[in-house]
Parts: sequence; C-alpha cells; structure tokens
Amino acid sequence: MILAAWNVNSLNVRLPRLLGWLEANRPDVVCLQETKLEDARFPVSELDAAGYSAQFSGQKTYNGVAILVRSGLPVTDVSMGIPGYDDVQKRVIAATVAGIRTVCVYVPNGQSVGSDKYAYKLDWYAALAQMLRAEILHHPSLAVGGDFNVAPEDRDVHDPAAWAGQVLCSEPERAAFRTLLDVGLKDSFRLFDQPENTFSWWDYRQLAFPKNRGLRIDHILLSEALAARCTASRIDRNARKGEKPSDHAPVLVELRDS
DNA sequence: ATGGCAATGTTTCATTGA
Repeated sequence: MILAAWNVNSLNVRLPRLLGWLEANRPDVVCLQETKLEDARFPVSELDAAGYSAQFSGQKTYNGVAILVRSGLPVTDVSMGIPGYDDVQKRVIAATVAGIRTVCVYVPNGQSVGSDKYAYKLDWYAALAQMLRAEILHHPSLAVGGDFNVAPEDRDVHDPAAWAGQVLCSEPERAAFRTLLDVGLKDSFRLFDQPENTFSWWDYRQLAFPKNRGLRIDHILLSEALAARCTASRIDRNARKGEKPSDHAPVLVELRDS
C-alpha cells in the first residue's frame, strides 16, 4: 500500500503532471492540497479514466483538498472540515480507505508571525489536534497527510539562521505541530535514516530549487499501528523538476499488509 | 533594504502563498 500527499498548487494547472505522476507511481491513496477548484469543476472523469476515484472539498481560487483512491479500493465515511470548527476555508477532508482512516489537511500558511493569519493558524492547529484525538480513538490505523506549513526542526530548513523565528519555523508553530504528535502520531519521514537537506517545498523565485534552498513542510503522520507497518517514507524531488511544477514535491509512505 | 515566481480573479494589477 502506497500513500502520498501532494500540494499541487492548482489542480487545473497541474492535472497533466498529476496524471503522469499517478501512472508512474501508482499510489493507492493520494491526499491533495490547494486544488483551487470549485467542486463542480473537479476533474472526476479524467481521474476515473486514470484509475482513481475522488473525494473532494473545494472552493474558488484558494485552498481545496481531495483524496484520490485507486479504483477498486473501498472508501467509506467521507467527512469534510473539522467537527465543531466553523471555517469557510476548505482545508480538511477525511475518508476510510481499506481500513485506514485517512485525513488530508491543508494547514493555514500564517503569513507572518504576529499577523491575524498567524493567530488563525495556531487556533486552527488546536482544533485539528482535538479532531485527531477523537479520530484515533475510533481508528487505531490513522494516517494524516498534507501540507502542515511547519518545518518541525532546524534540520528541515535549508538555512536555519535565516529562518529562525520566521513563519513556518517559529517556536509556537513547531509546538503546535508537536501537539499532533502528542495525539499518538509519528512523522513517517523520521522513522528512517534520510539524506540531509531533504525538503518538500522550494520558492519559485531566486533559483531556490536548483540551489536546494527549501523547507520540509509537507508530512505524513502515522499512528503507532501504521508506523509499525511502514517500510519506507520519502519525498519525490523529481516531481518538482521540469516545466510548470508545483512548488511542493509529494511525500510518500509504503505500508506492508497488516 | 527589496524583490525576485506563480496562480487566480477582482485581470493588465492586487492578493495570496511560504
């Protein structure tokens, strides 16, 4: 079983690239962020033709999340948003896929430390932690994938000194990220030895990608039961190359059969 | 000290992202 998470930065623009990537990698479940599409415009038939069913919750211009599932795998209990947390921004969708509770998240960016959007981000994190505490009680096999907009540690940052205290790296954000781990989740990437300077996002500007000036802000978190089944976790840097890439690369995990 | 790139709709600029 292969599970992936990818911020595509507009599914409309990225659909050809996504279809090629699905064909090459054949993941079983894909959590997408920043689809930037109203539900009526979601490319259901194109994905069906590629062998994937889709669950989605989108809006015009901003945000938007989806869970793609390889055709034939059972999908149940689809839910949108964070229970009890009113939010017009479409940032969460969840579904149970072949016994794995999958939560796809697009965490607010936070703009800059001290801004209204930063406060929203921290508030949003608290609501997500509360949601995940309830989810893990009902679903011991829980995976949370997406764009968390936090680089958890300095080794997830190309230039920790330059980013110190900045949005995506500030201590309150890192503490908020750790509250998700405290629910009983592991950062799958750190279950294994990894090459240094592995990132999942690079600014489009200043040749950041060829210079590998990036951050690791996209993650797949796994409950203990799933971490025990996890045989690999990696970031597909190749997906950031070439014409019209997303500024994010996908994260993948492999799970052995239970 | 600043902008630098990309996507979108409010479109020939403003806003947002990270």
